[in-house]
Amino acid sequence: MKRRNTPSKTEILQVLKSSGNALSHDMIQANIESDIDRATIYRVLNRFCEDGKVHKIVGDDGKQYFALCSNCGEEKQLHSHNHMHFRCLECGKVECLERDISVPLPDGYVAKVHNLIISGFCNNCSQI
Amino acid sequence: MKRRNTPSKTEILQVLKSSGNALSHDMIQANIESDIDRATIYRVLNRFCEDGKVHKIVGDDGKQYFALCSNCGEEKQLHSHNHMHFRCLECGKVECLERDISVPLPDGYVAKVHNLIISGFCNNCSQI
DNA sequence: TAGTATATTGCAACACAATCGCATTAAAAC
DNA sequence: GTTTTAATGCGATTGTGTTGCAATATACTA
Repeated sequence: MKRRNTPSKTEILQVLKSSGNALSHDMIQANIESDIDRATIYRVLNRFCEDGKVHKIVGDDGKQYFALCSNCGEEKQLHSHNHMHFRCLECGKVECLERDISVPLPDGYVAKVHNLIISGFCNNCSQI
Repeated sequence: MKRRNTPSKTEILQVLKSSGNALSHDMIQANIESDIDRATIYRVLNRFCEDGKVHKIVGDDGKQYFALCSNCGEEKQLHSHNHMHFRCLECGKVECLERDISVPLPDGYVAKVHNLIISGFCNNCSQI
């Protein structure tokens, strides 16, 4: 199963790149001029995840956000995305925080996926 | 708006207590003998959250889990539930981990809700 | 450059979690 | 017992994400 390049792929990737944040499906759809189907957006994003281009974070709003975070870069190796995320309750922005978190688990526990997200108010929205 | 005691409330609380873990709506419904409506279960749980009896964690499966964790105890004060959670991909168990996590946020950021969850395999399910 | 295999898309339908409106029921207080 | 109104049950609804399938378009081959 070899991947093919399509306008949808490049456009979605472009939106993620220029945003710099983690975006939900509807944020992506809003930032795209052409009209890409919802299912296609999800499929493209999931393929990006499989390929390690992008990582997914599920917010406490239950929505999936996809980010092309700086650390992830281009290497498609199995990088663990164990960093914190922040979601602003005011403006909706979701961003990756730099610091990696290492959590000691009880004996016998094996970590597979980290889903670490704090919600609150970002620097823009916390003033007044 | 004063709260009233109802069979549903006590029964759901009992299930949470005896389980000791964080439970999703369907887990609770499965562990209840009487037949409580789905909407009622959600409403009871959300009321528990408002009252600080219970805290909610959203898993990376997008589902809400409700826990009456040990630290929360009875005091209904605004306790921040900034501890880690673990969800087993095999048996589905979701539990609170003891250690509190303190994450340094960038300047101007205000944290409101922590939603920290790691999924993987628990000690029971990680052995072969 | 034309032809072919198949990855990708669009559309519709679906699955699921969670919420909401509203009439009914039942706590708690008098 | 009566009254007030919080809580429940039912049905419908919202919203997110996925899937089946036919149509399309990409990349590869001759």
